[in-house]
Amino acid sequence: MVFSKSFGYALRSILYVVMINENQSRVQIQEVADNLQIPKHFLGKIMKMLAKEKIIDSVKGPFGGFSVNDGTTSIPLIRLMELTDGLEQFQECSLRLRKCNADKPCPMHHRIAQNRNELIAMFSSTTVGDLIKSDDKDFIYSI
Amino acid sequence: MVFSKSFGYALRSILYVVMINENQSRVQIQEVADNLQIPKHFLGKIMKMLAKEKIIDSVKGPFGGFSVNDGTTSIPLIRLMELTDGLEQFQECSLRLRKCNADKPCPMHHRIAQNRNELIAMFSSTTVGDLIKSDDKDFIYSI
DNA sequence: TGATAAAAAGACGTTGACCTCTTTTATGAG
DNA sequence: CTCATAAAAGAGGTCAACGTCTTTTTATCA
Repeated sequence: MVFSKSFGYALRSILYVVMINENQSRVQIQEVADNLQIPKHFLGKIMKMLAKEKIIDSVKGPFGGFSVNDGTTSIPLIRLMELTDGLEQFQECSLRLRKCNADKPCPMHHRIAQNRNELIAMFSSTTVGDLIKSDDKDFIYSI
Repeated sequence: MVFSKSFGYALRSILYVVMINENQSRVQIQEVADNLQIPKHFLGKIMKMLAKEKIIDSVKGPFGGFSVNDGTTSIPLIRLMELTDGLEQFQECSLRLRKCNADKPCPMHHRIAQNRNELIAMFSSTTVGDLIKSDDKDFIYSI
């Protein structure tokens, strides 16, 4: 129920790029790392991955950096989760019993299923853009 | 949403001891490890911890082993979770932002809170004994 | 009392998430 | 074209969860 650091870093950095891009065309890793207090080189890998997945754009060289694209704000959180943590955590048995399934469930199965489905639904219906609409945008800085 | 291996091992081994104790006074690590396909020495550490926490009893020496006590079946799952995974996962910000709280929440906070509380409630109200009442007790074997 | 059996204890090994550092590649300015 | 800059790439390090192995302690019984 606490997501990986990679997920948090990915989400916060995307939100940072979206917010900054309103007045500034490109954002560099150094700036994101400094302002969000994320390890620079580790963040580099995450943002590189986000760029490869077309969630943000990147340009190398002087005056380069990262920027949003047409799809950025409509990315659902579950897509980020898929890229960082994977979706297995929502599918596999919470006790890691391989033979557990809806037909032959472990006794935890039904006790967990609805809760899990609600979480999946929230992650599927919430987009990056939805979070930007939040009252207090400063949260991404609040390490 | 997938719990630690230690939690699953702990829960399944307790259930095994409870079930076996109906016809047999003591259960040895070797038997539990063999039947539940859990690494023996790792399981030893977990059961030792459960014994220290008075969740089960243990006796050394020939014909020794583990057995239930008066409290075993009424242990709530959240107590096991506390011992194996800790309860921090239910309390800290899902994005690991230290300054996030109900007053100054990150935008994930409210989206997660209810779901989390439901999980806590289930873990608090469900006991080891409740799981034994399950239709198919064989699940603990179904690795 | 000595042999034996089983848990307790603790040293050690493995792996993946997380993080750091250095080198390579691409790009815009002069 | 050359230089400076910033992302991309990749080698390597750290730590905690997970797992293995050996030794010690405790209990039983012949």
